[in-house]
Amino acid sequence: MTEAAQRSTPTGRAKLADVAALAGVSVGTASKALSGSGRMRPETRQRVLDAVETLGFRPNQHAQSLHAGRSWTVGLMTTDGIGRFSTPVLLGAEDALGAGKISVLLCDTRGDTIREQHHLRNLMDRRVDGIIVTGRRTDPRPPLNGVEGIPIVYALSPSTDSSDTSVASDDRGGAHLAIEHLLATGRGRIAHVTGPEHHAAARDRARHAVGLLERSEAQLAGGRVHFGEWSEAWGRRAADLVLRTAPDTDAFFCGNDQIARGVADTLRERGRDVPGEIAVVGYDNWDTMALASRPPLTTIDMNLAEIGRIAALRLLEAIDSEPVPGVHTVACRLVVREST
Amino acid sequence: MTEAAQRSTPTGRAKLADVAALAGVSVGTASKALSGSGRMRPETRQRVLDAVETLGFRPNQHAQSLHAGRSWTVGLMTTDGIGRFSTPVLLGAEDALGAGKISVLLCDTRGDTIREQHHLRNLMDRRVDGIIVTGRRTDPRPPLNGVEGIPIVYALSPSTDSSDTSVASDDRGGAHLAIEHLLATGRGRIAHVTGPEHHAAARDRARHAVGLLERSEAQLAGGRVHFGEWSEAWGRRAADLVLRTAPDTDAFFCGNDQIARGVADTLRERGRDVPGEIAVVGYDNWDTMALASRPPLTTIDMNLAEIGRIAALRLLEAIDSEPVPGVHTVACRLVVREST
DNA sequence: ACTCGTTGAGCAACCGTTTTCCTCGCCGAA
DNA sequence: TTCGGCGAGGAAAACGGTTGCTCAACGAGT
Repeated sequence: MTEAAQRSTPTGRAKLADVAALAGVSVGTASKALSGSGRMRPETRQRVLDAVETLGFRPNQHAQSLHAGRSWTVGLMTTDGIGRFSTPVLLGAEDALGAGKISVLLCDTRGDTIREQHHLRNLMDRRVDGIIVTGRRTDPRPPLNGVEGIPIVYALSPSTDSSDTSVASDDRGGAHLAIEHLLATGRGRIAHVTGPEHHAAARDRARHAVGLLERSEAQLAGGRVHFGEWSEAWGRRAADLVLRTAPDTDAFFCGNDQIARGVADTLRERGRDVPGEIAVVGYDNWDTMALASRPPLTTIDMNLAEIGRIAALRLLEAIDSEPVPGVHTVACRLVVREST
Repeated sequence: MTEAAQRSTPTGRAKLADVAALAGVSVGTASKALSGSGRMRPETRQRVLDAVETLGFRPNQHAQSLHAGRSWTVGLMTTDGIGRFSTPVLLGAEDALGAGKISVLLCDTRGDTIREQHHLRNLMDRRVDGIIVTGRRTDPRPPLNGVEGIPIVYALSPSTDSSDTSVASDDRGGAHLAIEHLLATGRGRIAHVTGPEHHAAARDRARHAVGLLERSEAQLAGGRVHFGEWSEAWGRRAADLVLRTAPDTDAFFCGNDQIARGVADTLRERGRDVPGEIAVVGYDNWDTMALASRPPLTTIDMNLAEIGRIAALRLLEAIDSEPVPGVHTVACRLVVREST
């Protein structure tokens, strides 16, 4: 028995024919026994299952894929490197997909269109079931072109085409959380230091934060938003600037944790007490920044892994039923630490 | 012609039979024309190529894989998350493999053995050509078990089994670069502040650094290695400690950039001039730390992407010829900035 | 003129599963 | 006893390429 099966499988792996032979049935019957379809005597099914067990049979995915015309694989395209932002998204997606026995094919385009096209061809050749596209920036990006019949979900960077499916972070909600938190803790003169104005993330959060302040008792310290870079150095410079132009500022809402840390460092060096005198709120909840800062930063967490998970779920929907077009936003979370 | 081809491909994708029909040859001949094997009249081959062009034919990978018994895919298992260390390795590997039309299947085990086994089964079912295993720590890890007939290369965390193929960072070389650089710039009393002693990376670098100092004119400031955590907070505490116990210290060699930054911060706060009075060298060349530090840190770069690339190349060797067992080390690189 | 070697191209088997018919035997009912 | 129906299981055709083998035709050599 065993040696017969052994003999017939020179590759070392048992095939369905070996299982069928051992169970004394035909290949077709063995297949039905495994898939649960087709009617058969329970003991026959059991014989097949026993044979599967004995031989350690595992179906050949290539054969299944060839037959089904799909691969139980999705492509994950990251448009510029795999950075701090795309990694959690990617893991969230991998997690959600892995549960459904779907695997993830990794493609990094490094922001290069040639590379992107190359990977796209590759993914289509492999008949992937779907594609998730993710970027580092939250700015909308042009849709992938040349893809037909394969569902696509954009994560983090939504597609400019609103008939595509996108999952993005709720930037306005994030700004809302931060400002409301500062107001609720009694701050009234709030400065906003953030990244470059040509980044959608900086613009949207700023606009919403300013809007909220206008509708409240509080005011925007310095009278304007301080756009700059996403760096600690800018945070340090901006903090000095604000302290000079609006000395009575009692809170900083920063566009990311690096800026916030720069701000906190400067306040510390100038002898201003955080949070006693001035509160600081960051954005991103990037551990290495937020926790290492003195004091540790209250910050906004974008729930990036959740974005990845949702993107994966949307993709699964699109794969086996209908895509839900539009931009789905994922709420942020306020993480309170000692800086407020 | 065209509408005939169209008609015969309800899926929208042309198959080889369509190409053959359009070129007026048999399927077998068309296949040979594409693969370059088989002898035929040049004009026949050209007719086939023209048909391919016209129809936009792309071969079905599943069919090819089924026939060949391989998938032109490798599994990339990361053992704990995809962090700061595994990401560059992963990208390096993806880059090297992508060139050879091999794709990367991403598997994240989150350090969980159940998950690891699950992914392993999956990879074997998909008949991957090989597997790259990478971790966050440089400590050796137990080999993957239950894998047969599939080449494996361990990257960053070598396998404990020396008959496996591993690619790791040259920790000793890294320590060497740092110490030699400090000695060359005239430092004579060097403190070493690093991570937990139970981490191989901390131990190995420390041992080698101490060895070098013993063979030189210089001495280890404080008389011992300061093991602790990989954090800024520890760097700050350790710097204070060293300044107290060995006030004449003129250099710090730190186990990573976070520690180095903590050290630099404390020195700054204590009014000690870096690098005038005291030099600081970090490890990892982690941009966000090394560049944001005041002053920017001289540090050791492990060339992680190169490790990924080499691992991929070793894997390719193992796939289509013979594996080269043992641990291959990748040299580090000294990045000089303003802290020395 | 006849045979042999060469070359271009087709035929068909195969890779491993799934799925759609079919067949066959057995049962109960007339 | 015979017929209809039904349930279990088998045969074979896909899925889309690859490749070894066969075969016809043609030119060259005797």
